[in-house]
Formats: sequence, structure tokens, C-alpha cells
Amino acid sequence: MATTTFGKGCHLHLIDGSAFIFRAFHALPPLTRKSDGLPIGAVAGFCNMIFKMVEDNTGPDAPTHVAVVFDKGSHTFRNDMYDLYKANREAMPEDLRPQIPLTREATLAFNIACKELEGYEADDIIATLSCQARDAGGRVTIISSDKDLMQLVGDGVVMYDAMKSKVIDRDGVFEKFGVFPEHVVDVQALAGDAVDNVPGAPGIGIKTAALLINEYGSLEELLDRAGEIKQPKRREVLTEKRAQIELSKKLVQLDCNTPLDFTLDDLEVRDPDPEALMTFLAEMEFRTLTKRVADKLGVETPAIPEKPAEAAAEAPAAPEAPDFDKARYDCVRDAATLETWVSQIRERGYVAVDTETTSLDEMKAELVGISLCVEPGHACYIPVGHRDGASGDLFGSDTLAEGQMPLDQALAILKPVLEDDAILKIGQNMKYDAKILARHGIEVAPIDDTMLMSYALHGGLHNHGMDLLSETYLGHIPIPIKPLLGSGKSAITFDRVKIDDATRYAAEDADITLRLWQVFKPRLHVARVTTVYETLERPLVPVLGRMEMSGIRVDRDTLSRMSNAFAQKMAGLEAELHELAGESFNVQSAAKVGEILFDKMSLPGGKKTKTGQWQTTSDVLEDLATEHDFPARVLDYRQLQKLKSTYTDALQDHINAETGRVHTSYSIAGANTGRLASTDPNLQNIPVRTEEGRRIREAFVAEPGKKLVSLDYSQIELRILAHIADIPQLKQAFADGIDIHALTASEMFNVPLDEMTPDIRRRAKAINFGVIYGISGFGLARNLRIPRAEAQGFIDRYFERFPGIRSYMDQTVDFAKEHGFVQTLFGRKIHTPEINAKGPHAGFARRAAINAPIQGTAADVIRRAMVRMEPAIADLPAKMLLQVHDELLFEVEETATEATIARAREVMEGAASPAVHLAVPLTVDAGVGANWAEAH
DNA sequence: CTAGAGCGCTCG
DNA sequence: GTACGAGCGCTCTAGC
Repeated sequence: MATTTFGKGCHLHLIDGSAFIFRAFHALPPLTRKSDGLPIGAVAGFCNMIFKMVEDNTGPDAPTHVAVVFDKGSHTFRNDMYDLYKANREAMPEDLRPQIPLTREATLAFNIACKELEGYEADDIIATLSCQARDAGGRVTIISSDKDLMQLVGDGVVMYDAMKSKVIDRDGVFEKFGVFPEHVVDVQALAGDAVDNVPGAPGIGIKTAALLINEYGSLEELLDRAGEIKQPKRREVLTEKRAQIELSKKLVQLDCNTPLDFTLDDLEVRDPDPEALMTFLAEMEFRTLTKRVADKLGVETPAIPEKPAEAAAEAPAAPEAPDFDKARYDCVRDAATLETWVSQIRERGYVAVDTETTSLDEMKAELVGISLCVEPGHACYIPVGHRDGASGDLFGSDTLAEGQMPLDQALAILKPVLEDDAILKIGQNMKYDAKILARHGIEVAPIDDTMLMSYALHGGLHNHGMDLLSETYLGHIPIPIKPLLGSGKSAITFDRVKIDDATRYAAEDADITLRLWQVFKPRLHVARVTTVYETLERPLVPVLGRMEMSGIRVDRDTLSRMSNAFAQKMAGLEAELHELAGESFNVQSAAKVGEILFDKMSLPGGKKTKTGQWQTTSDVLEDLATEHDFPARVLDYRQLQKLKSTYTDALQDHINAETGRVHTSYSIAGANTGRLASTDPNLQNIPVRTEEGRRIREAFVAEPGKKLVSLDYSQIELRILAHIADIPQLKQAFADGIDIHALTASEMFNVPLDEMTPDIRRRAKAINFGVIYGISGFGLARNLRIPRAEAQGFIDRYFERFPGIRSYMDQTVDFAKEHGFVQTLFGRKIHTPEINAKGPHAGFARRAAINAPIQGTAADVIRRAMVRMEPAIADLPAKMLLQVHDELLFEVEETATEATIARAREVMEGAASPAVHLAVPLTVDAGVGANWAEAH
């Protein structure tokens, strides 16, 4: 019970509980409770902080009153003012959610008041209590580092950043905002907040806002006199966005009149109940803290059961897993047996799934069987499409020895489980199986994917195929598929494999998948890649699956006509080349071309490849082509050859007979940097740079009544470089929409922008790209065809003008050497195992390490856009079809192209937030057309 | 006959 | 010895 009335001499500590645990979660290493793996890192950080305060606060400055304050409810009065408030908040990380109620328990265990109010943010409760305490003559310390609370500082109110052990007073606020606390809301109203989705005044950041507020005295005065501002952009935005700015102020202004159902007196400091506190700490298994608290309270330390530590990320698989015993694998041939598997799955809540089919092409593959696994060693195979090797007849349920269930019956039994929200389906490369099942009307969800888990954990270390993962992380070599299917001409499809053999093979795949999942799952948060996996990898599976199944219409006649035209021209060139060479030879053989050029014709400047063959790459041939016909004609021939074989011919073979469309396949875990890779066919390298090549894109068409719509990020990697390396001139240029290569040229060569020549700009452009690739004098010299010393001079000059670039490169390489990986802005890890190598390897590894965060961040950004795109355009007659690294291609009803562009652009331009606040804008260019050539 | 290495070219 | 990241078609050869 309160014995004193809050007033002069009292000191109130207000702890921002919600903000603290969120920050602790991200800042501290991930701890789990040893007995069951429950994530408790944030709770541990919280308890340590509380205990430290209790210990420290014994002197005259000790608090007399304390409260821990939490957010409650996702809808607050601010959402009534502005429905997009905090609209782009990301879902709470899976490992944090269970820790929130535990933090409340911890507060109560320390016998500290724990306060929250439905529909209010913790900030408003803190504001109200702070005002009340100050008005009563007391002092207040707000334990938080949230800048939104800085408006409350002053008059005996200070903030304290518990993680940095730093007091923030009026001067501290000025340091952060450039204004004193009474004007913080004005600055915030102008600068906005990407994290909370407070709009503010576009183009005005904290610095400019502070400048304006200091000049005009207040936001209201500034808005009234906005017409006087000299800078046209600022004047315009302040005049036109006045309503938005005023709304922003209301959103950031904290409410000092929150209707509380308690008083300050209820917050008086109370001694903890030792028993309750010790019980809680022991339950959490905080060994060190429990002992320290017990010593402090003068009670006995309770025993905490000692269990073997969780396997570390590098440790081999859990030894208790049973051996792979194929005899235990079950072949399911009837409904009753399948039902028993279904009930086992329901008991567990998860199941590993694998499908066997007749083809690697999901759009052509026929389902042959499904395997399931519910615990290591306990797996089954359900044959549904096996055929007699000789006759090709499907085995029926009555066939002796080879009996199997009808496909429809098996799927009908499995469908409810595979689509059940409460049952996790685990697969290795789930996109494949999900597409096969989708073609049979089953939408598999929710899923986990061991291939993608491995990608998040081990990106850059090795590939993520099941055979390799099994051998590396389970110490088990899986049954090879080769002996079952054979190879080459005599290869058979899986439907002709004997059911007994198929059972051993397929059930083992599901078994391995489940075991890999058990190994990888706890390692995700140990390695701090849970969010990467959950936001950048896993959600892409259904999105890409649908894109691939949609496919894109490709006009066979267009390709066929082009093929014929190319063939004619090639025949002419071939004859000409034979004539010039004085012999008949295979023009497609680089070795022969080299011999003729450098041995027979003795042209100068020949270089050998590492196998001793003459090098005949296009840049070598281009140098010779100015003087001789032969190399010039070879170049012509090669261009046509490439277009014909790779594009006009091969693409026709990829047109699906049923859909008339081309269905590529995206590898999610293929590229080290996080980029996707497109295969079978690769639709990410369709020609565009030359006029002739670009015509291939005319064959990629929209259905009648529809259009293709293309949106692509403008200069995304350079923008990310400007942000990461923090280059003021580049950031400013992007903010102002200035031609970035011209700006670079101007800075480097001291040429004013309005006197820029195309050649100077071209050089600067090459340097800009070189920087992204981990520039070297040699590489730039080769690219620009200038002496190496001159190229090195350019690079030196560049580093002089943009010193941040050099330090970014050095820091990135140092980080890689120390940690063995580099990271993107979104936390994706790219391992760099070769970074400490000696010799030429080192150079490669170094440049790759410099490039990876840039290329990888760009890849993360478009992944985020793709995941958000489907819901954003769900109500429009539009489909996302292709991704080409910085471009998304859609097929859209003619009437909806503009709406789609608007919607898609918003998603793409905002894709970094709220996780990352880029210091440069992302901009997107759009195009529409009947075909891809027109749209791009 | 087949698999894989080497070369060269396409894209971002 | 060199720009970063990918996939694929062709030739050529080692090995069945």
C-alpha cells in the first residue's frame, strides 16, 4: 500500500517495456532455454536491466516510484486519425512473440508495477505519467531510447538509454534533433518517420526540419509563412502538403491525458517477494542472474536442472537420431493405412513431404508417388502412378505385389492435411512439390523448406542440394537415383521404377528432409537469420510458384521466322568465311577460328587461354576487326549463331504444348548474393542491348486484350552503394534526380554539368560500375581500353572525391576476414570462405566480398517487393510473370495498366521500409506494350 | 555413346 | 591473373 503521496522529492522511473524488449531482441545474442529451446534472450536482457537498476538505485537519486509500461492492442486512436499509421510494420519475429508475456511476468516477479491500456501506446502512458509527476513537483527518468519520447524531456524529466548507459537531457535532445524538446514534435512532423509510416513533408529530413523550425520559431509560423521560403522545392512541399504535415504533428504528439485507472501513488517502489522472484528466474533457467539475485536478497539459490547444451551451429547432428533403417519404411497401398499416417501427422502437427514424378519440369511432370515422414526413421511412400515397365500400364489396387492406390483417392485423403493451417509441411525445395500438388488442386501451406534454411544459414559456403546437405549435416549418403533410373538413352522415368525400390528411395528422401529440418530449425536463430528466412526466402515459394505456373506467352511463328532469317544470313557468312580462310572449317569452333587468325593468317596481338588455345573472345576480335574482314565476319556470325541457337530455336522447344506459354523456373537458393536465377529456360538473359537482339523480345507477347507492363528500379545498386558507403554527393544527386554518371564525371574531372560530354560521362559510368564490382586498375583499363596507369589515376581521383567508398571497401573486407561472411542491409549473410586465401584467389574473394552486400541488398529489396506485390494487386486483373533482377514484368488487362503501374510502383519504391530506411529514394521506371520489346 | 570441361555470349 | 553475379549452347576429349 502507498504510504506517501507523490510530490516534491519523489523520483519516478518509467520503463518503456515494449521498446526495450524489441531492442534487446535485436541487439543481444539469441539465447534459448536449455531444457526446451524456448527463446528467452530478450527476457534475459530485460531481467538483467531491471536487476541492474535495482542494484544501482540505492543512493539519494534512487527512484521512489517505478512502472514498466507496455503497448496493448494494435489499433490505437492514431489509426482513427490516419489509417496507414504503422501500416508497414513488419510482423513480429517468431522468436520474440512468446517473450512478451514472459516480460510482463518478469516485471511482476520483481514486484514492479506493470501498466498497459488497450488502444494506447506505451508512449502515451509514459507521457501522461510523466506530466502528472512533473506537475506534482517530482522528478522523472524515462528508461528508453525511443526518439518519440524526447519531446517529454525538460523540467526535471530526463531519459536514460539503458543499453548505452547514457542520460539524455535537453542538450542530448538538441544533439539528436537540432532543436530543444518543446520543438521536437515540429521537427518530427516535418521529417516524418518511415518506421511508423508518419508521412511528414517529403524531401525534408531532420536536419532541414530543424533548420526551418529554428528560423521560424514554430511549425505553425513556418506553415503560415511558407510562401517566403526561397527554395522552390521546400516552398512547394510546405504549401501543398500542409494538411499532411499537420496530421503528422498530431500523430507524433504524445497524449498527456490518457485515461488511467491508477495513480502515481500506486507505483511506489516495493520490495520483491523473494520466493516469487526466485521461482520465476529459476524457471527461465537464468543461472548467473538467479545466483546474483539470490545473493542480493540473502536467500538460497534454487537448483536449476543441468541439461546437455543445445548443439552449436557447427556441431554434428544429434547423436541420438536413429540410423537410417530402410526396413522401417512403409509402403502405403490402401486408404486405411494412409488414414493411420494422417492421424500421426495430426498428432505431431508437422510432416516432411516429398513427391516423385516423371519429369524435372513441373508443368509436364506426372505424379508417381508421395512420401511422408513424421519422425526420424518413421517414413512411408504412397505409390500412385507406377506403371509396368514393358506395357506401360498403370498398376491397379488389385495388382499383386505392385498394388497401389488410385491417385484421386490418395490425394483426397491427404488434401485436408496438406492444406491445414495448423500442420507444417516440410520439404526440400518445396516449390517443386507445391507446384506438382497445385496442378492436382492442392494448395500446400504452411511450409518450411530445408533447402532455403540451408541457404539462409550457409549461403556462400556450399550448394544446398539434398545429397550434399545429408552428407554434410547428417553424415549420411543418400541412395543415389542413378542406379534406379539409368542414364542417357536408356534412362527410364520414375513411374517405371519398381515400387519396392521406389519406397526405399522416396521414403528416405522424406526421412532426410525431416532430420535436416530438425538440425537447421534451431540454428536459424543461433545464426540470427530467422528473419531473413521468414521474410526473404520462405514467402517467395508460393509467389514464384504462381509466377512459374502462369508462364509467359511466346509466339512461335515470330521465333520461327527469325530463325529462318538468321539461318540464311549465317549460310552466307559461313561461305564468305571459308573463302577468306581459304579452307572449309567449323566456324562455331573457337579453336579453329583461333588457328586461322593467329597461326595461318599470323595476325598480331594473339593471347592464349589457360589451356593453350588462342583466345577469340569478342573484344579480341573487335580489335582486329578494324583492320581485317575475317574477324569482323566471325563476330557477325557469332551474334547470329547466339541468337538462333540460344533464343529463337531453344525457346521454341520450351513452349508448353498445353498452355502455349513458356514456364521458366527460378532458383531461390542458386546465386550466392541472394539474387534469383532463372533456368529452363533462362528468361533473365533475353537480348536487349543490340537492336537485332532486342527483336527477340517481340516474341514475348500479352494475351489478346492484355498488355505487358514492365517496371524496373533505376540505378538500384548505385543508390544502395551511396547509402551503404554514405557518400554525401551521391545521396544528394539521387535525392535531386540528377544524372548520376554525369555528376560523378563532374566531380572527378571538374567539368560543370552543363558542359558534360558523352565521352567523359561514359568513363565515369564505367568507374561507377567498376566500384560496385570491386574496382581494379587492370579491370578498368581493359574495360575502357586505356593504359593501366591512366585507369589507376581515375580510381585514385575517385577515391579522393568520395573517400567513403574506400573506407566502405576496407571495412567490408576487414569484416569478412574477421567473421567469414558479409551481410546485406537486411541481414542476409554471404559467406566468404576464400577471403583469407593467398594468391589470385584472394583478389576474387575480395572483390566478391565488396560486391555482395550491394548486389545482395538490391536482391533483398526486390524480393520484399515481390512478396508484397501479390496482396497489393490482388483486386486488379494483373499477374506478375517474370523477375529480371531489377525488373518485374506483369500481364495486365488493357484497362488496368495504369492502376497496376501505380500500385506496383508504390510497392517497389517502398520495398526497403520499414526494415531499412534508405538515405536515397528508390525510383521505378515503367513501360507498357503488346510485347516485351515495347514494354521495356 | 556420354559426361564434363572449356569457351564464348547473353542478361542485370 | 583481374572487374560482380548468373545460365546455356557449342566443341572437344576422356573414358565407358
